[in-house]
Amino acid sequence: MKIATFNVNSLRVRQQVILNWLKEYKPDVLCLQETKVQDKDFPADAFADTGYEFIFKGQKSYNGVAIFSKHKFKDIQIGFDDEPNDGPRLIKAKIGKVNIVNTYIPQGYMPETDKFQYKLQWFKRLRKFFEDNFKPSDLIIWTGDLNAAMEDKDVHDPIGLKGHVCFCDETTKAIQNVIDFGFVDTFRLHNQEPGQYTFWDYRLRTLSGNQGWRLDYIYATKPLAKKCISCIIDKKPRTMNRPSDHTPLIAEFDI
DNA sequence: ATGGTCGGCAACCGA
Repeated sequence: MKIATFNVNSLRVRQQVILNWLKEYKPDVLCLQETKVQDKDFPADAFADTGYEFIFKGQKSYNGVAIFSKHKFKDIQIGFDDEPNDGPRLIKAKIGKVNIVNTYIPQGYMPETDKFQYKLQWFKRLRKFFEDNFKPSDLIIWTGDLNAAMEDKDVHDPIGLKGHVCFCDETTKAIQNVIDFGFVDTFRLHNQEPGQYTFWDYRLRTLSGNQGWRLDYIYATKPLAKKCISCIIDKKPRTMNRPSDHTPLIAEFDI
């Protein structure tokens, strides 16, 4: 089973990119974030003949999540249990034996703002969501754009970026609390090299070099991580007629 | 060089 995640930064602009990508990589499941399309405007016709089913939740202008799957969806849920209308940032479904939780975590804007507190709270709520709905022994994928790098080797400038809302102790701690539910970072399971990024800020494109961040993840609970054969970052991030600033991440499981 | 660019959507916000 092949599972992928991709922050598309507008599903409609990246529609052809997604279609091509599905054909080339043929994942069983593709999780998307920042679709930026309201449900009534979702281009369902364009994806009708792909062999994929899809579920989605969007809003005007911002956020939005979707899952494409070759297999049937079960147990679909949008948003947290307590606040199902709290922005389209979480979509969950069971696909085969695997529970897929696709999240677009709030970016946080700046330290010491309400938006940053909202981000930290979001991780707390996510931990509770896992506790309320699952056991660590279940087969769960937690994936998406976490808007956070965990270690120095996950960013291009660990000294300069220290304290950024996506690279600071408070954020790392908040994520670690979710990980402690029982998750394994499948990318790091197979690759320890520094400089492996999934995001490049296009505002810095005029500057040279690999100025990236590792912000996108595929976490698996331990029984599932044991079956993880590979996890790779799309090696063709600049050649797909984007610009999207994120690139896909793909994990394969022997199930 | 203390800037820069996208996308949505219709003036700015968010990243």
